[in-house]
Amino acid sequence: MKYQKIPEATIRRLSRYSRCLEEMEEKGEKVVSSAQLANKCIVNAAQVRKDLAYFGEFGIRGVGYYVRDLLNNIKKILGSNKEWRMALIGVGNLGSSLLAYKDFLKQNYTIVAAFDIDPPKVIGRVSEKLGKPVEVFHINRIKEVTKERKIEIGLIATPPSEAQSVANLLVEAEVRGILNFAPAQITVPEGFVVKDVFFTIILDNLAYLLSN
Amino acid sequence: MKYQKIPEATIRRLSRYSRCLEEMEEKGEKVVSSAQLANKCIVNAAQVRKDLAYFGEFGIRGVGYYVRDLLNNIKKILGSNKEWRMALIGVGNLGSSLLAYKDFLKQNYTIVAAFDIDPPKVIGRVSEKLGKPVEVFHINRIKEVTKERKIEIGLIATPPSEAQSVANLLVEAEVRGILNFAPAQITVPEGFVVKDVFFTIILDNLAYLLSN
DNA sequence: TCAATTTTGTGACTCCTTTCACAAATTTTG
DNA sequence: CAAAATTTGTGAAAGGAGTCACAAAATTGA
Repeated sequence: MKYQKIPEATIRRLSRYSRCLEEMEEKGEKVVSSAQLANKCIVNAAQVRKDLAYFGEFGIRGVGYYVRDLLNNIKKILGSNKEWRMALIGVGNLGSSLLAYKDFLKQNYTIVAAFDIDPPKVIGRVSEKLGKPVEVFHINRIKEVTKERKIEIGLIATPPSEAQSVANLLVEAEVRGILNFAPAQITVPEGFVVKDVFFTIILDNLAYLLSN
Repeated sequence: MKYQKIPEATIRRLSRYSRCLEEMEEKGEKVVSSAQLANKCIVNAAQVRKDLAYFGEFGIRGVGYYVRDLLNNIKKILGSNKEWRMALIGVGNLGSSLLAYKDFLKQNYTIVAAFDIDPPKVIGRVSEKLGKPVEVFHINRIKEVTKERKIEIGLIATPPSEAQSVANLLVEAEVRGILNFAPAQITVPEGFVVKDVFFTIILDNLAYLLSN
């Protein structure tokens, strides 16, 4: 295993493999071949092996991969073997739904604080919907609270016009990872990471495929 | 302009160009060069020209592109110059938030019906949050209602265990486009299109980048 | 024990995407 | 009006990513 730049597509596939392996583990399957895993994830078997080869040798020739073992290794590679503490900024329509979207909570990604320009109004609305409400702070407390609660990822769910200034606040608070749901291009300094979730881009993509 | 397979990345970029051009049009800018547009979208200028070249010649040498003109052309290419009527299936946490997520409504993508296994409970909850509530039907009326309301895209926001059977219903109802928010692999016949929105894959991606 | 079988890990090849570089077309300037 | 400047469109080159094919390693079975 020599150093190489790892394709982003490989990382996305590892995430899929991870999910499939979890299912397999639940079903009590002990061993899996690259062909079986590939089949389940709808990719090429050589692709699975190549993806893994970027990070080491995890299989046994003639046998395959031990499910639990491979899963642990992939989680270690992805960094998904730890709890990630997240902050939500913007508790409007989209924001409050992210709070309510329990799929996050099952995983190792947890929203441990939320911020808004108008927190009191929002607390009521949120706690109404949730068993275990997330505390909503005024936006001007971001730096203080993210430090205190060891927050590493920020979810931007504000209107697009506010996205960049919220990103700036997160940068100032040294929150290095940003997941941006606001349909706006935001920029951050070296060392910070932004991933966008733009529903409209995906819908446009679907529209294109349906029109052709 | 001869026929070629068009990269999916090109389509995604066209969607970004479209957004940028809309902003420019709002600002009253009439003409834009590939370099300016590229700069705004953080891509290479040659990339912009190559992407457009798949579909024709839209610029004027020595001048650039007319903003409105290019925007219209891109929308025509993407199929985003028409209204797309969508159905939401699964009005739980995620689903009701998609209903509330106004960004859809501003655009040419509209949710015109929703479905659930337990519609009455859900209607109350949704209308509470919305000015203009979307009618929620029992899931067994999908075929009838999608036909009646000319629905072309289905949003799956059910628990993962139900995703495939909902997809099957949509296929049966000849809803050719599916946007799948449920973290489950679904398969559809030739001629149908599925796009996945898996938050956990994106988060895993972020986690990886933050860990390395 | 050893041949047959299975399955990984990986070099080589193919295919696809991006970037470069420049001719062609248009506008601007003197 | 002609030379300089601008900017597109595109063939060619470079750079990645995915697939193939096979040697190497392990297991199974006779």
